[in-house]
Amino acid sequence: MLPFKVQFTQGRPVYEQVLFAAKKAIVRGQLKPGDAFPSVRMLSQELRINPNTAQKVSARLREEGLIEVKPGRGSVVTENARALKSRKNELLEQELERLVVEAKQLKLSEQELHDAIRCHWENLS
Amino acid sequence: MLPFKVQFTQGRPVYEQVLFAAKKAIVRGQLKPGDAFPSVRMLSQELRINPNTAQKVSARLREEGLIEVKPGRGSVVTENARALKSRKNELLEQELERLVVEAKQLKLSEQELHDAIRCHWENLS
DNA sequence: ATGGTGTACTATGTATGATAGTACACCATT
DNA sequence: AATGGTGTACTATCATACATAGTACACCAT
Repeated sequence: MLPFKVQFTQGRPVYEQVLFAAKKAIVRGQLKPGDAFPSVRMLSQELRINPNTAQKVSARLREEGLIEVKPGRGSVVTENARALKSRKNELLEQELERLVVEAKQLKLSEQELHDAIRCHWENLS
Repeated sequence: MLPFKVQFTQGRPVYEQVLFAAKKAIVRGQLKPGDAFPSVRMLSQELRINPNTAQKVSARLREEGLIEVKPGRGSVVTENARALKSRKNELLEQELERLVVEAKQLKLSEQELHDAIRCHWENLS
């Protein structure tokens, strides 16, 4: 069994969905620092996705510093899970602006948006 | 001149960037209800994009109820800019969760996230 | 030596985005 | 009635990204 689940939907790349599911599991604490991360072949088999797609997920996680490779033994969740703040922050800023625009378009109040975020924040604790 | 500007970047579809820029202009009030919205050909010329790409933008805005067609005269920003809350809210929820996960990954505190949102909120007033 | 691991590479098929070009219905304007 | 601008619709082509298939190799625990 995998330490996380993926609810596949259409319209988004498979590797992106798996990547996000893995990140979520780490953030949630379902995958703690030091825990073993599923191998490429394991991901491929369990999720019934192509080995290369699984490899892409693994590579991205490694690039972002979320997992570390223990040669011969597999991968584990990084102890110091500090990503590159600068570049990542730019992306986050774009998503933030996008989110606020859509929220305003939906006539949400700033308070309602904050409440919604608080809700998600607590769900991931 | 167009009533809004687009800062094109790579990696994202052109129609999506133009679409977002238009939404932002409406939310900001740079484009007020009743104002004329640029024609497909105008968008195509000014932004140097394909007519079909411009048409795609126009169609999406119409689908979301942000602009209305005045046959023979062009399009105008809708008076009642109330989108379909149900379906839109689902998409917003997905973006919200995504955002919170990334914020946590960046070790942001909940307070910092709220502050960032407040900042963007005020920028769009 | 064996087997599992990550990594790398080529190749193919599919889906999406972007472009080019054309055509038509609609209506304000003249 | 004629003109011109508007939105809309359609086919076709090209480029790119995504997904898949298959193979190969270096690494290391066992």
